[in-house]
Amino acid sequence: MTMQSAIDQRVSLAVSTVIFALRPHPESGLMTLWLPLVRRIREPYEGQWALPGGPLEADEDLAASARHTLERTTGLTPNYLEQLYAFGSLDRSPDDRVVSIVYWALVQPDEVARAVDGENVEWFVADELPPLAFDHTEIVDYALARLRAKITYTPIAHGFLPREFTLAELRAVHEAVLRTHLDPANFRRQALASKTLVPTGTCLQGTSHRPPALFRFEAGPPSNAPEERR
Amino acid sequence: MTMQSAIDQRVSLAVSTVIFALRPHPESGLMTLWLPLVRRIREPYEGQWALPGGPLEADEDLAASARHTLERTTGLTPNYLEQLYAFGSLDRSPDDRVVSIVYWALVQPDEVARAVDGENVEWFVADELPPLAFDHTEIVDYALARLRAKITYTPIAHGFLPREFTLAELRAVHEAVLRTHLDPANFRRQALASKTLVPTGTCLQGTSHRPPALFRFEAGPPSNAPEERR
DNA sequence: GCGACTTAGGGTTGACATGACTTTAAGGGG
DNA sequence: CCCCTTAAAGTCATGTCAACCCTAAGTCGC
Repeated sequence: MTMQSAIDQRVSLAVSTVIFALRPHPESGLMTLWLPLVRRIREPYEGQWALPGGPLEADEDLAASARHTLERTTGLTPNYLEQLYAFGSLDRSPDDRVVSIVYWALVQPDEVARAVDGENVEWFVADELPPLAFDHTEIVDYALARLRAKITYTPIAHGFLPREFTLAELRAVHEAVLRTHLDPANFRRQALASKTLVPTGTCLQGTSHRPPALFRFEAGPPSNAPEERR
Repeated sequence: MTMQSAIDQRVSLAVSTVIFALRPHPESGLMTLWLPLVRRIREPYEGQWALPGGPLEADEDLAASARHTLERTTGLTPNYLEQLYAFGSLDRSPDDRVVSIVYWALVQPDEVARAVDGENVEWFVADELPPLAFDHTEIVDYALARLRAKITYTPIAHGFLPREFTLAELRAVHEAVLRTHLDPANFRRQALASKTLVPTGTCLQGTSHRPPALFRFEAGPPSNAPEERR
């Protein structure tokens, strides 16, 4: 009945984040989903790869804690951040009892370019991850499912893109995330029908073809809900 | 970088649940959404209504904790339980820092019949709630939005129904939750198209009209994800 | 300047889902 | 036997969406 501290019973509370970014695959050249992992520097799972995360500080919001830890461990500033799920199984950490509130984030390409691989940070292709510490593999799978589901009915793709972009770039994001081919004409139609795109003039480029139009995302009405879901 | 205890910094972890049930409105007789609230017996917000909840015990799963607290405070056993969101704003509790992992649940009518209003438990119409303690009004609003969204694309309505039911009863659940009128014929079509309903013979009743067929929900393939969302 | 090439962007068609509505089936009561 | 009520099936117009084709607008090579 009491709302008192669970803390006396040795339950610790952590905030972790699954970070997604898009960049070309070094071999195939195809746009691919990548995510950064950090190497654990202590037991348990010392030396293994894991999601960036850390304990929730008493003076931090949940989202603020996610942002803070991200900045500290990977140097990245997310362009989109949303709570994913709270994981609290009894056996997810061998010794302690840890409840992790997990966020997922999208970062723009230029952010990725700045954040080079450090000694304890490395980028991996989302579908070819090494074995991860704790239940982090399951968490990443869940985050991937959420990302793939959500990109089909909300305009989160802008989280991967700079402020201005062409429809071909936007489509490339969808194709990379969903690993499918999308019809350019149909994609254009439904992208424009969503009323969240604003034309920003045409792209003045030097390649040998018709220059595409540029767009920006128009922020819809601000949502008061914690995060919009469906 | 450490996954160590946030507990030393006085962050307590609670698990609360928004419980939904369906029963006829005493005046209009219409099927309505109700939810039970518990009266707070200590500061802060002493005497005010709040969601049932309690601290997370070290030996309990998150969902198990929700179930446990539900049983203890309201005597209810939910027919459906899903994690809603983790609320962790700094100002949601006046004194302490509390992070609440909130679940939402559906209970069957017979369960509601058993759980009478106690001294500290009372049922309210979901759209006419009294002022609630903490940020619980916001939480209920969010849970309501999730319920209304999810009932349109998943067969959670069975959480409100006994094992066997008629299509008219199923439709009544949807109409009560969404507060709309649904065309019986069209509703039947898309309910049967979803392939989750199994006919169980016809209802042998004594009312003066054609007896309706009975159905059961067929459990689809088990989902490995924490909880299916979209 | 002219045709070839490449990508942008618009139009058409057919399959399928949805909403409004009509018709038939099955029971009970006067 | 007629009438009433609800279940359940059928009809039809409309809208949506994927697949496909076609034209527009640039650059490059000659």
